[in-house]
Amino acid sequence: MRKRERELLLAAKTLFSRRGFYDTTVSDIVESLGIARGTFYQYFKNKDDIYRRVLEQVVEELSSRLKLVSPDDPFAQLRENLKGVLELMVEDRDLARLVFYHPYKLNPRFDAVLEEFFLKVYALVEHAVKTGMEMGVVRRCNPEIVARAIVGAFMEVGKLLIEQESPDIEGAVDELLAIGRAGLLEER
Amino acid sequence: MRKRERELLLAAKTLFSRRGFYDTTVSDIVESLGIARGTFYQYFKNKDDIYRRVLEQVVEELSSRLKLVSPDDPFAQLRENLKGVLELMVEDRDLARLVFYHPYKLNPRFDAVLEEFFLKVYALVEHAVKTGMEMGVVRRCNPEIVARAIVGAFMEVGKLLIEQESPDIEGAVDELLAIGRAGLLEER
Amino acid sequence: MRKRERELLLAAKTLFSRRGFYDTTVSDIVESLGIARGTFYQYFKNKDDIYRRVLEQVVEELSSRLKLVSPDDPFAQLRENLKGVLELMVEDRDLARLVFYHPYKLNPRFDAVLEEFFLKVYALVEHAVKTGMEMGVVRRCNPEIVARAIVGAFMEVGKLLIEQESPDIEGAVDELLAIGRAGLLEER
Amino acid sequence: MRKRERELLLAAKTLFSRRGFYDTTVSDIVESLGIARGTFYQYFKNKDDIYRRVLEQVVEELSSRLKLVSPDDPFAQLRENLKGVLELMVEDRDLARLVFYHPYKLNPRFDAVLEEFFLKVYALVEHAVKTGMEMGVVRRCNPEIVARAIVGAFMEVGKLLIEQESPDIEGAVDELLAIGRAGLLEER
DNA sequence: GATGAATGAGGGTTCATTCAT
DNA sequence: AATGAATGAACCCTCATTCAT
Repeated sequence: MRKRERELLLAAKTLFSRRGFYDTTVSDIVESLGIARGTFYQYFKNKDDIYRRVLEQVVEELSSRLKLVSPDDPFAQLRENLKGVLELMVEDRDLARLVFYHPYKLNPRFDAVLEEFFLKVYALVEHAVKTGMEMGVVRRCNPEIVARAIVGAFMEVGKLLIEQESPDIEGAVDELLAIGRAGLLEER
Repeated sequence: MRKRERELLLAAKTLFSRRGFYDTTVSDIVESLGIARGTFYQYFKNKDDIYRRVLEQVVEELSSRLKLVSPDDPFAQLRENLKGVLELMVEDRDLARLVFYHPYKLNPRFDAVLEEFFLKVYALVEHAVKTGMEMGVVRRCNPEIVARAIVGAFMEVGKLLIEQESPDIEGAVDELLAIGRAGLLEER
Repeated sequence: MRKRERELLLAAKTLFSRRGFYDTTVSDIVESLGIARGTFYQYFKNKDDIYRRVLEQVVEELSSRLKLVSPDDPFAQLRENLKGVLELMVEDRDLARLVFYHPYKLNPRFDAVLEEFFLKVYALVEHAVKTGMEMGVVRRCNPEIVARAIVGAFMEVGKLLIEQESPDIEGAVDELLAIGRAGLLEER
Repeated sequence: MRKRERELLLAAKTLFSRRGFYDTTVSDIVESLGIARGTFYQYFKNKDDIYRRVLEQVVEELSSRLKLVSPDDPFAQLRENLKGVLELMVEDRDLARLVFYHPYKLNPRFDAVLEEFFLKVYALVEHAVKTGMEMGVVRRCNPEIVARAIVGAFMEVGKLLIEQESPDIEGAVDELLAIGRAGLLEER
């Protein structure tokens, strides 16, 4: 990937993340780099193309932080996973905003990339829950619902953190894990 | 509100919910009603206006289903709240899709409406958690994080349910409450 | 067909006929009428569309001047046909130029209309020649070749006439018929 | 003329002949040779330039096949001329297509080359007809009209032949000459 | 000679909005 | 209230051409 291509992808990520797809024009992107409009089309087929490429890159970065939880010390590893992803998001808030606020499902044109990713995440978590049940670690439950609940809780906390100046990632992760461990009620 | 106005709002809700704001044109809306484009502007200042009105209506409907949890039987009432909102969403999936997939934060132009609503919901849940802590029912925790986690879990489960043919709302609500009650681990 | 549509078709015919498809812009067309560019798209799907419509109109006008030669007095009727078409072309030289100089076969996108027309004309003439042979009026020959030769001779003479100030259509027709009647050699 | 220049001219002839001037891009031409876009401009001033050069080359090849009809055996020589040109066209159909379908007169920018050629051909034929009349071989007629008719008949037959798999050039030439000799009517 | 990244003028098209009827 | 023709700003994209290497 050439330098210009990287620059364009980065500029596009920032703009798309802040204004969305439709309120970002190709001119906005090239102007932010001080280059000519035509140059854009040397590297990307069209505006849809670069948006898809940005989302792909986002998914790739996220995936690289996700490691399969091995059975040795599942909780420690889960903790690392959550922490890793949240750290990435807090470091790169543009990326996080795209994941959280991309108008997923509203425009079939771009859904493929993120949809695939989310489905993978759902499946991953669901599989972990099922395995836990089989091992007798996780109580009996509806794994599909529970998986969604876990991902949802995680994502919403992520949204909170990226809005904060100096977010306490460790604290947030611990809080999420604590809910999973023992729920919210006072022990009797 | 006149009949035409209601018709336009309804048509717009359906279309915005399925194609998003930018892929829905004013022509699409009026054509779906078989009326002239000019008529649209008799009832709405512009396209932004009707979108905001649609979101406002959505928020209103949702709010009408949300009741403050009273201290009598908090769990029963929480249950009713969750059930009520999920039922509304499953009945009116266009509404649900707007809440879930509206490109919130990506386009500052329309954020006000939903942002206000979500902040209200976060505050509501946070307040409930705090009250629970004070009453000794809820264990010590970070209420802000926990509130976000609850809302996130709820929303993601909502997304799942509206994709299903005949969703089991009761089951989903119970599952969510069970997590809150006891977490996910097998009791030792 | 509404007034505007007719105006646009006429303006387009003139411009296409003088500059060709690619050197005529949509702006040229609307500016020649003093209307806005957007108006164009109220009446035509796109630039291709209006060009096709212009060609269709041309073909229709030409066809309306072509009458089947009846066996009564074939020569008189043939004469009338030739004269009629040449008169139309001389009256409407824009039309004639489109028929003669349209880049037929070079751009498959617009060929359909004129190709169909030319094939019809070739077939018509070929059929006439065959009938003449069967009736013993026309000498034995290759009707396909002869039909092409006739059409070609006619068209090239047409090109000549539309370049002249006050063309002698009758004379030209007579000349063409004379060749068909007796060839070019001095009688021995 | 350098090798590259010849290659470019040949590639351009093929492409222009099949897609026309505007649907052939400079990129198409250089890509068909696997060379860089910049190289093109080392040999040709611009796109117009190469098109003109292609047409010039076409005209040159055609002219080389045209010999003045000498008075010895005018018919034999006319026959050879017709045959020679048709053979060239059937051998090099790209060349023929450019001559036949070039949007002559629709775009004044490139008219000069072909116009000059056609005028020369018309003049040549017209002169031959006049000479024939003076010699008492050709009957009295309007030489201008007749010249056009001859060229037109010839060209249209040429169009037919280049569309056929294995065209019968001799037969076509004989048919054309027969018309000139005796017209189309059955001898009484 | 050859390259190919960069340019930017120019054209086609969409669509929200206006306004006279 | 309703209409729908007209508008024109805005945007995407193509492609011939240049130029530093």
